[in-house]
Amino acid sequence: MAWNLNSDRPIYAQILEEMQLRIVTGLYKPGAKIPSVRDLATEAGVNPNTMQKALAELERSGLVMAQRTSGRIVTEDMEMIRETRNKIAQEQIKDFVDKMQKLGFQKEEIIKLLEQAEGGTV
Amino acid sequence: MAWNLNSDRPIYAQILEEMQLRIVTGLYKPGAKIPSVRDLATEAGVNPNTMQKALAELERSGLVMAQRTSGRIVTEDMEMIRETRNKIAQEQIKDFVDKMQKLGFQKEEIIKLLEQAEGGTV
DNA sequence: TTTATTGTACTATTTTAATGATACAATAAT
DNA sequence: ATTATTGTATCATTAAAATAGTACAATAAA
Repeated sequence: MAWNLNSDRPIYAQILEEMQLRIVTGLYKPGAKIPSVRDLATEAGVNPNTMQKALAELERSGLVMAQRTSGRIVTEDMEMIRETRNKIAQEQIKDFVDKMQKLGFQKEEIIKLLEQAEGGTV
Repeated sequence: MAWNLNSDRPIYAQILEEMQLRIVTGLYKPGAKIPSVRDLATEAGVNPNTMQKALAELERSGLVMAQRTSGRIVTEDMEMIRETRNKIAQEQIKDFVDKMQKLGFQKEEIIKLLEQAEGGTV
C-alpha cells in the first residue's frame, strides 16, 4: 500500500487521513485488528512516535479502539464508517467547488471539465 | 479580503496561494502595483518576514517583479496569468478526482454529487 | 535637499513537528 | 512460568516555520 507522504503538511495528519481512508474503504474491516504501532511505523517509514500520535488522534474520532496489549481494532459500527466516508466526500466536494469558484469557474464549467478529465481507476 | 490562514500548512505557502489567486482572478491587475510587504503583512496578520518569504517565492514564478524602492508590480504577460489559472485548476481537478476515487466513488457518481452540490457564488 | 517608503538582509528566539532511544505495565503466546 | 508483543510514557535532539527586532541602500515623494 502506498502512504504517499510528502513534506508540505504534517506527516501525522497525512497518516491520520490515510488510516481513515483505509477503514472507510474497507481495507481495514469492521472489527478487525490493525497492525501494531511499530509495524505501521515501519511500513510507513516514520518514527513510531509519529505513528502513535496519528493513531491517538484517529482513536479520538472513534474509528478504532486500543486494547492495552491485544492491539487496536476497527469499530464495528458500520454506520459510523459510512458516515465518515460521506463526511470526507462532502468536505472534498465543498473545498473543490469553493476553490474552483474562487478561480472564476462556474458550476457548469466545472462539471464540463470533470467530464473531460481522465477516468482513472474506474 | 479574507486570507483564511490556518495552521495545518505552512503559512507562507498559504499566502503564496492566496496571492496567486488574487493575480489570476484579476484582483491584482496586470502591470499594477501590489501593496508593500509591510502592508500585506499587516493585512494578513503575519510577520513581515513571513510575507517577504511568500513574495520572494511568488517572484520566482514570474507573476510579480520587485522594483527596488517603487514596490512590486504584477506581470503584464496575460498569457502567463491565463496559463497559471489553468494549471491551478487542473491540479485541483486531479487532486479532487483522485481523492474521490480513493474513497470509492466513480466518475459518474462524482458528477452526480457535484450537480447536487450548492451553486455558491454563481 | 530632506524625508519617507521600499525591498532586503541579518540575528535571535519560540514553537511545532519529527526523530531517536529507552522504559514500563498488561497480557497474549509459548 | 516465561517470553514476546502491545500500547503508552518520557526525555533529549534536530529541523523547519514563524515571530521579533533592527538595519541598510535605493529612490520616490515632499
